[in-house]
Amino acid sequence: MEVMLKENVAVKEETDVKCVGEEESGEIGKFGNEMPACDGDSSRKPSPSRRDSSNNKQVSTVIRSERSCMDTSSRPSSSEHKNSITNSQDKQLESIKDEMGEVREENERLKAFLAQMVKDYQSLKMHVFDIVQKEHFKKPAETSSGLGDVEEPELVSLSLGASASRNRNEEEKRKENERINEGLTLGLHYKIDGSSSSQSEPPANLSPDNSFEEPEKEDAGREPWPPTKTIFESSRNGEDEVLPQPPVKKARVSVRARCDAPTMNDGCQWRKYGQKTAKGNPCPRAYYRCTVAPACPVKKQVQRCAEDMSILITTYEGTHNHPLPMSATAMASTTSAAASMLVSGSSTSRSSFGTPAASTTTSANLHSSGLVKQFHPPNPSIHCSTNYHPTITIDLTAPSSTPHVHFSPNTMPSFWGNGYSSYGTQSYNKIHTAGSLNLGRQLAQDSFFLSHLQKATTPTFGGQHFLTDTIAKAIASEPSFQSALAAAITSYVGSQNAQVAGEGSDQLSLKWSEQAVTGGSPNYSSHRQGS
DNA sequence: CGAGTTTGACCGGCGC
DNA sequence: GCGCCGGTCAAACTCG
Repeated sequence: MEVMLKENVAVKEETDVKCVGEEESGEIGKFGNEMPACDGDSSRKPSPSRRDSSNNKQVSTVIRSERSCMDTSSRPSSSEHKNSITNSQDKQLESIKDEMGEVREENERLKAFLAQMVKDYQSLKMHVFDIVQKEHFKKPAETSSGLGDVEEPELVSLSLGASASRNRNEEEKRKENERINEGLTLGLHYKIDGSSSSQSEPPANLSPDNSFEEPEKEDAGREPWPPTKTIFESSRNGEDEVLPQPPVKKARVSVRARCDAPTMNDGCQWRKYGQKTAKGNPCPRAYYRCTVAPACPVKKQVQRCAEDMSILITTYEGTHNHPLPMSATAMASTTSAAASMLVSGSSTSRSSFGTPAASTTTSANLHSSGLVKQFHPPNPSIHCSTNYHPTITIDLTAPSSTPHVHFSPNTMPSFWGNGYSSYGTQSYNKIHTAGSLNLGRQLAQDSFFLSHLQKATTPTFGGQHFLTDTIAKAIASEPSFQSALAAAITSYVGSQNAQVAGEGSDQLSLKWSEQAVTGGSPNYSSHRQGS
């Protein structure tokens, strides 16, 4: 990476030099039309196709000599001689004009190239800075806990959490950047080495598409659904002795949406394993497990909102360890990226060097054009208070397609600023969306979100303006969250459209209703065939 | 008959 | 230590 950065810097410097030359030639261009021709030595004239700075400097040299010729031509002489000179000057003037035009074009091309290079450089710079920061927090953890002695099976993870990124080698990062820049679907095939052994959550292996598996240390014949206690115990291997901090539980992503069906259609197959009436809400809470894969650790809780029974609150926990149906990728990406943000951003110091509360994964395939990538909090050093199940809530219930993003108390990503976590659940941002969103236009969406986020400055209390601005910047710097929002909003808009379409047709309405039922057998069958 | 759902029992964390 | 509560288990039940 350093080599790559140096190369990039070198290219940038070279480009800067070009820019200087271009500026010179640009200034020269101003004089071009006014400049009378002289004894144009074509062999000394700059070739527009040349791109090195020395040639650009040659341009200025030539032009200067031409300007001196202009002074010379102003000397008094005979009329014939003047006419002769005038004709010659006209020809040369046209020639120079043409050259100036070409130089201008070259100038524009180089400017564009420079802009692109600067953009790439900044992106790469941020990436390197992020990695350096992570290394900075990783090293003391390894030295203090002796994690290097722990042997763990080689794991490949799709995790969006910070842990996975630390262990990617530079080549993989470079390739990932290339894939990002090319707008290709991210594979997120991260390879976890032994240093990742302190992962709380099963870092998981990755299948060729988008899945990962439980660590091999798990017994093959273990129960398909190990108790949470087992998960957490295994997840804290070798850490509690070093850091007697409260265990950080899995990050959760809660999605609020208006839905008449028992559950939201997120594309996955779920099996209900329990139901409980929680305190404060007369509506029972249903517990589901993902049944797409036998050992998928993903669970979800479904509960109707006490205030508005039409609102369905679906809380996702864990990450899929299997390929997802296409219909499930959007929501999975949404929840994974959001959970990853929580994990990487709100985790305590201990998680900052090796133990994200939830190893999240993503299909990274938002309908073949998604860009869910590693989420790196700009400021991983900020501590959070004791967190149990940090939760991010994506509110899709607001009218006019205005999803809200909430963070549970003390779970706001650290880079959103200290001191705000005590405000409790609150709508920190308001994202206005267009009537129709298309995941195939991911980049357009991202910029769209950003522009609106940055405009969304409606303070409700002191400091909110700063907070909103910070959030906007944070989201702007995190394509994963942008894509997550895009996926969520797309799902939301899609459902809205489906409902609208259903209003006009009973048949369509029925289809929508069927689609909306995830836990139901009909839907299960269809998804099953799909997967 | 297999898969999913229901539901009471059970467990562990947390607050008092 | 006790009770509350969230979460999970597992036997019984339902359904196709």
